[in-house]
Amino acid sequence: MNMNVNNKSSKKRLRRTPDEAKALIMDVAAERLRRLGLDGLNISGVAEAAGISHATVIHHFGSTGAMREALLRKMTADLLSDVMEALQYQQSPDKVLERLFGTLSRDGHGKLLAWLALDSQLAGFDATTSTGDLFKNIIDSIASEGGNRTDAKYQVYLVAIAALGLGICGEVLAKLVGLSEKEAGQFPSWLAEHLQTL
Amino acid sequence: MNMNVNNKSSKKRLRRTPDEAKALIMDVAAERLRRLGLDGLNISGVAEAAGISHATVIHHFGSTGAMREALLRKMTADLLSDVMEALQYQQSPDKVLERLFGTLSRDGHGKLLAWLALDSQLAGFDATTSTGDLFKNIIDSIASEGGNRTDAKYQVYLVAIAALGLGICGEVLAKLVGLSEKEAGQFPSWLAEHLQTL
DNA sequence: CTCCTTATCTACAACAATGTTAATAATAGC
DNA sequence: GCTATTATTAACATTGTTGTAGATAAGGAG
Repeated sequence: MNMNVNNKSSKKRLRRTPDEAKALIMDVAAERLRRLGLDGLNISGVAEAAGISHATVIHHFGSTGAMREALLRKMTADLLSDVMEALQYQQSPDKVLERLFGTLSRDGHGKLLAWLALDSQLAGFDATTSTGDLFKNIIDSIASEGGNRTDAKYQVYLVAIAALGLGICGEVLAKLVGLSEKEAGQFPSWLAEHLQTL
Repeated sequence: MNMNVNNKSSKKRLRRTPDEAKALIMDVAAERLRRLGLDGLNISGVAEAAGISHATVIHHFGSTGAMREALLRKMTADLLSDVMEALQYQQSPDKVLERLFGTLSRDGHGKLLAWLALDSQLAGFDATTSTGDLFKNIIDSIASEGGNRTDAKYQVYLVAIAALGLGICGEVLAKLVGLSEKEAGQFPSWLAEHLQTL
């Protein structure tokens, strides 16, 4: 017993490739961000949860701030590619919204973006270019279907801020408003239908 | 010169009443929350910004956590009373929304609520009773005007999560979407009109 | 097998933040 | 004016976290 198991009685030191180590650390960090919020993203906690020493984390990322920024880049890239994929397959609007809202609440991307907005140290982070292009494409697409452009902007703006708010406080607010879990699940469809009839 | 001025060369020790001291600390803390985000709410920083020693802050509130919770209670109470006042005067829906959104973005209540949602230490904070009653009243009011009740819930839910998202990331997202400052200012009216025509 | 690179670890140093203690001084009540 | 209360402070102790330095070992290259 106790062979090849990652516990403290094991004396074998397990050596990963740099990519494997970074991936492990990113996974643990993302999970902690979801579960513990912003406080979970410290070197010591992440290292302990990953079963490695905090010095190893610093070895791979350089500093706490660098580790956080790496996570930030990875998660924003994931979020953007997810949304773009949904759009590319020309799914119906309610499916796209459902996917966007799901990603932002379930996978913790909403918390991530809130963290980005609330952490003054990250104020200079630049996610504007690719995101801005994405927004521009969507707005063009909506406006080309016959609406006026300002309305299209308002619609995208509404979806964006709603998705963010839902990602952060969705569950709590659903309870406060008195929505059942099933009703809350159908909210994206309701919103999509509502926006289409504009 | 240098008489009765609060600088370091002054030797006079200025003694406030407990209420004055607490109010000063709350004001400084709220300002730091707006400007610096969650990181601004530490004892040392607040004390220094208020021009007092950190031991004084602990004397009045007991601990860092207690100071934060006091600020939380004060700001949620302010927010609720503000919304209820707006509702009570039977202002038009767009005025109510404008006020709600304004309070959440300008006064930093959006950041506060995000902090509440993201800080695992505050998970047990109970703002549910009065808030729940407020939501229930609004939903009853909307539903009594002829709509079905589920739609009323969805509308309130949408406004709540949108207000939150706007409070946190409103400015940044407005830029990304390409809304001018003026257009962004008219968003509450647009949403109110949009909801009314449902 | 031997050597070299480097991922990993332990131990330590530096720092920041919190909270405690004892002293000081401002103000109210007598 | 005198005294009691307590708001305020400086100094210290403690804790947690970050980052560094040197030692160790895992795995690849020759």
